Amino acid sequence: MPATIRDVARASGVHVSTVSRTFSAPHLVNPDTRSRVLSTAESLGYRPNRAARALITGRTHNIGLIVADIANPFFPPLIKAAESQSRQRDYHLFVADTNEDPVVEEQLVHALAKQVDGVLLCSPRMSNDLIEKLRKDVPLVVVNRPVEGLPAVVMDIAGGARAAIEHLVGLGHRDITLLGGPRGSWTNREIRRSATAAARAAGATLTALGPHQPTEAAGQAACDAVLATGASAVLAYNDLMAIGLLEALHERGVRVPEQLSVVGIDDIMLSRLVHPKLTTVATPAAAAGRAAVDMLLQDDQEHRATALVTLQTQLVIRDSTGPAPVTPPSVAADA
Amino acid sequence: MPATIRDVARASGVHVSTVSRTFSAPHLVNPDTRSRVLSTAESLGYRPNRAARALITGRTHNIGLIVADIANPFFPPLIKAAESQSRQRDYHLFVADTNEDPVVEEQLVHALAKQVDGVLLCSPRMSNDLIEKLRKDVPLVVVNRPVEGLPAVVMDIAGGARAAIEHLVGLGHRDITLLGGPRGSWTNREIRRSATAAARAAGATLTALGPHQPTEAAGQAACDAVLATGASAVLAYNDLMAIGLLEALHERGVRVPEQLSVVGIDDIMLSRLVHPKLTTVATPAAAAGRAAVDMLLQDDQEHRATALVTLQTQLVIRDSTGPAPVTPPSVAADA
DNA sequence: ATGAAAGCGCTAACAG
DNA sequence: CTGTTAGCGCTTTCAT
Repeated sequence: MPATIRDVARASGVHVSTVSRTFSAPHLVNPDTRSRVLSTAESLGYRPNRAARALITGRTHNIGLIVADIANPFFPPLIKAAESQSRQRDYHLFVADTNEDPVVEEQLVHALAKQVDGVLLCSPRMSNDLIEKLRKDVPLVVVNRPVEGLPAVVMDIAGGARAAIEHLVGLGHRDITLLGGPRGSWTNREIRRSATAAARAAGATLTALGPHQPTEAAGQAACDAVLATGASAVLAYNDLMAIGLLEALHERGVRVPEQLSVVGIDDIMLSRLVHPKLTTVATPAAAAGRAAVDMLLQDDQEHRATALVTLQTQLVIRDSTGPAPVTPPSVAADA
Repeated sequence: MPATIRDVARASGVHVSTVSRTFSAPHLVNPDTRSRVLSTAESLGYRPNRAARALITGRTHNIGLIVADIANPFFPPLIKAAESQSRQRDYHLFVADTNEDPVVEEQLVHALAKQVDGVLLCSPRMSNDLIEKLRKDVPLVVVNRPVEGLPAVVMDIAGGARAAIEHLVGLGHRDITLLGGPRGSWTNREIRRSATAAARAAGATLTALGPHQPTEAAGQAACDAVLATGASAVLAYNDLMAIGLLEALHERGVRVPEQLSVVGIDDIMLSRLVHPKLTTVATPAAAAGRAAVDMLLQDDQEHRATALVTLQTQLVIRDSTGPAPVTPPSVAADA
C-alpha cells in the first residue's frame, strides 16, 4: 500500500537506482532529475523503508537503550536526553526495562542486537565478563560503569560520595551509616569504597547496610536498621531510598536534620520537593544520556573503543543535613 | 559476521526453507530435523533477523510509543507497562518524545510508520483531523483521547474531576479555581467541562485559568493569578502543576489546606511525598499502557477499530484539602 | 549521470 | 515433510 522506490521510479520516469541515489547520495544525481524525483516522491508520500535499507547497508539507524527501571526517577531524564540526541542524528530509540534483573538484561541485548546499531547499557547489573561477551554481538556503550576497553560514561560518584562524607564530618558527625544499593551495581561499590575511605581519613566510622533494592520502599523498610546503628547521619545509595527513609523517620518521630542527617545521591526532581528538602549529590543524568549516544555514533572506532567519559557530580546542600546532635537519634526516639 | 539462516542450513544439512520453518512454523517440520536445526542454530548463535522477516511478512514486531514528555512523571509508569506488555508478546518498543509539540508529533508518526506495526499516541496535542489522516499510514491507538472510529483508551477524567469538585464543595468551598493545562489536551477540556458542570450543579463558582504547560514551573508561576481569583480551593490540571503551586504558596506563607485547598490529578509518586500530601485524582497510567498495547495487538480488526476502553479514576483524599476558610487566602496573605 | 543486475536475510507458495 | 523458486524494498557494483 505505501509507495515504494519502484512507484517513485515509474512515476518520475527514471530507474530505481536513480531514486535510491536521490535519497542516499544526492550529489551523484543531476539536479533536474533530483528535483523531479523528489517532488514525485513527495506527492506519492514515499518514505524510504529503513528496514530494507538496513538489510543491505547493515546499518539500522536504531539504538537500543536498556535500563533497570524506567519508573525510577533517575532514568527518565536520561532516556529523554538519549532519545532527543538520537533523533537529532536521525536515529530511533528502542527502550527496554530489565526490572533490575541481570538475566533479562542479557536477553534484551540479544533480542535487540540485530535491530540496532548499538546498545546503551545503563547501570547494568550483569557481570563484566558477560558484558565482554555481549560486545561481540553488538556495539555497546556502558553507562554508570567502566568496562575495560569498552566505551563508557560514568559519573564521578566517588567524588560525590567523598564530598557528602566531608560535608557530614564538617557538621560534626562521627558515626555515619551507608544505606547500600543493589548488588551488582558498580555505583554502589564505588560509593562504598569512596565513603569508607573518606570516613576513615576524617576519623569517622562508617557502617554499611545492604544490599537493598534502589527503591523508596526499601529505604522505608531499612529505617529501623539505620536507627539501630546509632549513627547520626546517613548517606543513601540514591534519593529514592533517602526519601523513603525520610518518610519512615517522620512516622517514627525522628526529626531531620536535628536528630539525624540524611544525604541522597542523584538529585531527582523529587528531592527538592520533599520535606525537608534533601541534601544530595547531583548526577548529570541527561548529560550522560547524550554522551552515551554521541559515543556510540562516533565515527572513530579506535578512539571510541577506549573512551571513558567521566561526568562531574556536585553536592547540593539543602535542608536534610545539619549539625550532629548531642544525643544519638535511636535514644532520642525512645525518649 | 553473525550467522544467517544459510549458515544454519548448510551446517545442519537441510535447506534454508526448512530452517525458516523451524522457527516460524515448527509444527510443519519433522521433530528430528527440527531439533537438529535448533541445536546447530544454537551452536552458531543464530538469531532470526527481524528486519529481513519484516520485509516479507509485513510485520515488524515493533511498536511505537509517542509521548509528550518522557520526564513528566505521569508517563514513566505508562511507558514501563507498555514496554513490559509489548515484550511479553514478543514486540519491541520505540519510545519517542515530542516535547509537547504537535508538529514533532506528526513527524514522529511518519518517521516510525514503516518500522512499526502500530503507534501508541499518548495524550496527543495534534488535531483530530490530523489523527484521522495519520491513521492511513499506520495503525494507531490513542491514549487519553477518544477519536471517532479509532481504538482508544481513555480515563474517566470527567468522573474524577466531578468527584474532586464535590469533595471541595462538601468541605464548604464555594469559589474554586481551575488551574488549566495545555492547549490541545482533550483531558484538559474534559476536566474543564466536567468541573464547570459539577460546580454549577452544586451552586459554586468556577474560575478557569490557562492554558498552561503541564509543569511544576507553570504551577509555581500561576500562584499569583490563582490567589487573585480569591478562590478558597484549586483543582489543577495535574499533580505537577499542583505541586508547583504548593511550593509557591509555601513561599508566600499561604497555608494549605487551612487557607487554600489544592487538588491535583494523576497521583504520581511525588504526590504522597510532598508536604502537605496532595489530595488527587488517581489515574491508572500503567493499566492504560497495557491496555493500549493489547488493543493494538488485538487480532480482531473489526472490534479493535471501534473500541473505546475507559479506565476508572479515583479520588484520593490526603492532606492538601480541608474545610473552606472564613477569610479568603488572598486577604489573609496580605495581612 | 543513469541503467542493469545482483543480492542483503528471510518467507511463502508450489512442487515433489 | 522438505526442496525449489521467487521476491519483499532497497543499495551497490558495474556498465554504458
